[in-house]
Amino acid sequence: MAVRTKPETTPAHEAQKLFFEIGMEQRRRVGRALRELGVSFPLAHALRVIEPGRPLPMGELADHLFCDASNVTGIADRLEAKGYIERRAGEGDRRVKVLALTPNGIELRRRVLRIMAEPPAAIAALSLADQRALRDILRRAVGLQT
Amino acid sequence: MAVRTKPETTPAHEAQKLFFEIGMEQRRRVGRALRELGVSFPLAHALRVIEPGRPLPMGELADHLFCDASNVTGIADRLEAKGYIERRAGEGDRRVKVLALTPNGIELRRRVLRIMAEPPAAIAALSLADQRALRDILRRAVGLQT
DNA sequence: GCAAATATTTGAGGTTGTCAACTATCAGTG
DNA sequence: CACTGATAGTTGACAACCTCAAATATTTGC
Repeated sequence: MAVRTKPETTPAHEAQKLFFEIGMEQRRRVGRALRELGVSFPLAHALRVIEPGRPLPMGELADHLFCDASNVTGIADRLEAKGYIERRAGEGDRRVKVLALTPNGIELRRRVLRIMAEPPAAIAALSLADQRALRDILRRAVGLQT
Repeated sequence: MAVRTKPETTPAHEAQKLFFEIGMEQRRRVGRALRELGVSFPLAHALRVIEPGRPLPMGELADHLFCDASNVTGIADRLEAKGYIERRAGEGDRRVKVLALTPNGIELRRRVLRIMAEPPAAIAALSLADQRALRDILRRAVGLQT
């Protein structure tokens, strides 16, 4: 017999499937574009979080990246080696080191943001009405989860 | 002067921003759930591609994963070591090895699919009308790109 | 002044990924 | 059939990424 509990197929589940598919394609596109810039996902993500003129303590970067502090050491090493950031002494607390974008880092960050802001082809090809409807629905979605 | 070309802010661009945010959250959720199952993203992705009763040549797995063949060797090694797949000789061509799910692998795959099919909280919390509208728009989106 | 907490680093170890070189097999041609 | 060239998978070298545990330096509270 075995009634075989149906694996939940609300519209949200179906949307998730499509969402996932589009996300994978986007991920590949961004990956290719980042590789041309010579940065990986983790480095790009770090650059995204460090704002120009707003040096960020390494611990806070770890929070944003949801990773261990020791991992940030390596990421900062690589970004520093490439000349995109500088380690500076944190003010007040001499334990903390803050990461500050160099001019090159600011420039690269701008390009990274532009790449990641670009919508997937599938979305960009939608009618303007659909784009607007999509935007509004997603706004409501993220609005809900505080 | 420098007119400063505005960074393109169509509704699609704004949607992408929200899309990205939801995607990151989803990624974290799935990551946590997979870790509880003892598999990583790449292993889970491989399991997803290998269908029960349909052994897959390693080369085809490499195609699906968009990675080097030598990488698939390692992934297959780990899946095999954990007892989720078996390497079998391909029929006809003795060069190819096909990867077949074991019973444990089939069971784990089912759980993995269930985890990844689960929509993000933000989407699940939408009204049914919004969920349907979202689904329909995304259907049109993926339909457009061949 | 001293113990406990905090920020970062270091080292060990595992996974993921690429590339180049190697082995085994296949397929086509003379 | 023998030879050449392509193909499937593996191996080894190397780098990035990630976690954990231990170490160092500094701060904070008592």
